[in-house]
Amino acid sequence: MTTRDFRLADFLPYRLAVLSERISRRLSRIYEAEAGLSMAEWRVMVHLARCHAVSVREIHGCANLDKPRVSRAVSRLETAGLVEKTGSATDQRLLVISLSKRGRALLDRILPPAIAYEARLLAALSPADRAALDIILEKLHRVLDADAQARPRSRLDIPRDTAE
Amino acid sequence: MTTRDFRLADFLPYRLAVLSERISRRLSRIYEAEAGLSMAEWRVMVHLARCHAVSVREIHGCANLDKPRVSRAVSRLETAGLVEKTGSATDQRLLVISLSKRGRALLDRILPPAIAYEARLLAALSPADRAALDIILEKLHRVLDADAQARPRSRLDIPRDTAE
DNA sequence: TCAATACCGTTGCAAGTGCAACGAAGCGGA
DNA sequence: TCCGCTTCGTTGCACTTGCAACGGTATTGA
Repeated sequence: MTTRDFRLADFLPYRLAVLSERISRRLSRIYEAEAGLSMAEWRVMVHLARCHAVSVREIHGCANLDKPRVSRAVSRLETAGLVEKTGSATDQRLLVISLSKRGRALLDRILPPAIAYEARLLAALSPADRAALDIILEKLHRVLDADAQARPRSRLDIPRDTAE
Repeated sequence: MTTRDFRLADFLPYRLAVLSERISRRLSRIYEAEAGLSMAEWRVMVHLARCHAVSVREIHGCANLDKPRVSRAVSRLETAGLVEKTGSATDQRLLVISLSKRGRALLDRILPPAIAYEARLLAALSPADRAALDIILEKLHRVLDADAQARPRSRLDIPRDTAE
């Protein structure tokens, strides 16, 4: 493989980036056009739906967003009345963030179509494909896990039921 | 699946985005720290290595970069002496962009480690995994291809040897 | 020939990003 | 108790992005 006949379209990092971006953009039409949410805000809300009252740090560590992004996303969401910020009683440094009633109502509206779109993608794959994909993504992550120069994986992104 | 037990970490678009970004960031250490290239500049140069003298429009259509990004990337690369811009003789609107001697030399230096890193990723996959991945990525792309609300796929990203 | 139209690359601008640095708050050892 | 060290969330800042609009050039059709 010389420099001259290297094909960008065959390069795995590029291929993943292109597909991922294409999917993300399509998906963002659901939560952006419908609810005015950015991807960061979307991730924060979705995370909050499950992990009810958490700190900025927690979201940062779980949703693959850096601290400033979480902080700003939470601020915007608070301004929009979708999220509530409370100081922790036990540790004054901590912030306790949770969905407001309106926030949950909004999520109840936009999460189903997002899940439906994922289902549409998954429907194109056979059960064997889906199983293979899980394994492949995990194997690629492991390469990065073993690479000190790569960014560490978020805690929640590590499958719990898989051998270390 | 209710709103309350939806897990972000299981959501395919999120999973692809996380893995893709992790890989892209790791890879960018190679061309960024080593040569000061952004991802856009990297893609432009790599595309030029194969498609020697092309227009901005061409790169835009092939490397998944919007026109302004290509335009600015090319300008920076030209300033850095890595790329040459010439007006087309037949159509004065067109720009003919090609790697300079220095540009090619730089690419000859940074492409091999990038390819080596891809190889490192691929080495974690069995031949069957790799074949499955090709099929899976293509199937997912097809869903988007059939979706008018999704962004169309770049020409070069469509495999040539696959049935329509 | 000459408008009307389409296309090319660039630029403006508002918004988003990533990184580092900051002040505030807890923690720990002397 | 008090001083250094860590952690929390925020902010500043320089830079990148994405979109739309622009001027310049070709093309089309009457």
